[in-house]
Amino acid sequence: MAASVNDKRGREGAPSGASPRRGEQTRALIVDTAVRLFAEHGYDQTTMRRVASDAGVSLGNAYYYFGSKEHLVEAFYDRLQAEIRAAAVPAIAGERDFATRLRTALHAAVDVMTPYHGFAGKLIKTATDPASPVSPFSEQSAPAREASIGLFREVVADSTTRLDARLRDELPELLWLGHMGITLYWVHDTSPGQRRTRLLIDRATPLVGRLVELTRLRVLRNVTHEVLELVRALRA
Amino acid sequence: MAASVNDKRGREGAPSGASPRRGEQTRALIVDTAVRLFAEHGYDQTTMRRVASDAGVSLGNAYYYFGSKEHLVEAFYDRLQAEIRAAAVPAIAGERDFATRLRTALHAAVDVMTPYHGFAGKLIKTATDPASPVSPFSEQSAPAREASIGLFREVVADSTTRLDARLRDELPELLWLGHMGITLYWVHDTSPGQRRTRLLIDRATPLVGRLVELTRLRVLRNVTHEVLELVRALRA
DNA sequence: GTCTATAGCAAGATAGAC
DNA sequence: GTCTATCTTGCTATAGAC
Repeated sequence: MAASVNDKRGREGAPSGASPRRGEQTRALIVDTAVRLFAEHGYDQTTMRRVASDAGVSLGNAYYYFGSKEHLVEAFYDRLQAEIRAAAVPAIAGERDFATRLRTALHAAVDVMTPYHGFAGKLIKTATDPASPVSPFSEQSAPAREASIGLFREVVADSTTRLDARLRDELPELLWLGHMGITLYWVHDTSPGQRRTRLLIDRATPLVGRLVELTRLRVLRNVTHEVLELVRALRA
Repeated sequence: MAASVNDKRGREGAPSGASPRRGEQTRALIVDTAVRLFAEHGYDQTTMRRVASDAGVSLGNAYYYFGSKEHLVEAFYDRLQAEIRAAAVPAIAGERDFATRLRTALHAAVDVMTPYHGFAGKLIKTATDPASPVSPFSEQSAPAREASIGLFREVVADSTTRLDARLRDELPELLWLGHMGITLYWVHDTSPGQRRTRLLIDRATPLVGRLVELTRLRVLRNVTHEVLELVRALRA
């Protein structure tokens, strides 16, 4: 029909060829399919062939958009981060106590991740490879990492807890590191409903709150600053 | 020749078939070959077909001894642990200061691992998968883990540093966890010769030593014991 | 129990045509 | 951008020799 021909006209300046949107649509379609299959059947069961055929594209086309299966994991990871942020930010909005804000944010993260617990082992396996673009420490995942650290920056920023100025600067990144550790524990947590991870969060966050306050004591101030200096040196 | 027929007679009681040693020899030959190829060409480049042919055995035979490529990694890991212990124990023998013993042991571990830095990324990738038998937290690697914790038990045991009794019990396992963390850092360390990891060890161990002593202060005693209780709760 | 040879599958990845 | 065909490799299976 004539109308459908008109529909294909791009709104952008480039008049040549197909709509510049089509690529993005195909890309999103592949990610959607992959994320669904990851959750339903796990990582190994989700073959690239299956993703492609379920998405209605050829295998080669899937590889045109995602250079490897790991790149699909990367896309999945980005979505997860966004979901965690979307859940955590409103959850801590009313609270002012630092330890409580931290606890709430961490529980929100676990809530979001729970449906993927079975698949998370493979996810983290890919993430730990330094050569992988998905590695949380890699150059390529810097945006996702910064976004994640940003959440902890907010946890710290809006809390009423009094903090040493230098610690306040470094704390978000340290909390993010702690979050990585909790995630690692969660992946290995075989208790029903990952109860142990919940226990860890509930009991560790008040301790972190107390320790952070203790750093203001004279006996601990020196050692605290040395730890912070070391952290800075390791990053440079 | 008649002599060679005689050579085949086993020394053990079982008179049937070939020498009982033969299997172990083949097994060792395959591991030797795999470790060498891992170091020379990395993990992905080292195919099972290549390991088998370089070792002079058939592919089927390699799989007879090692159920999967990951099992080769496991064997490699066991060797590494033994080598680390063999290097660390004599290195700390004369020293009595806790922080110095810890530092020396950690440097010894890095020394042993250095030739494999390029390949370590893949190693740790396999190790992080909770489903893998190579996971340092898995049931199957309990012997290797215990051996590794044992090294830190020795670091603590023969030191003159005065320690809270409860902390003394838990410290070896906590130090082992720290060692896992350092290893993770080392794997991601792209500085020449992994200088940053050396810096981390040199500067973190005195801090650990001071912090351990500080836990004996009255202000910190409570929070210390709560941390230790949490650690126990998470293990149970 | 140890080992070879060989065939073949499944799935990640690539090449080249359209 | 999209497809089909093909390659590679981890892994399995089988049948048989010693």
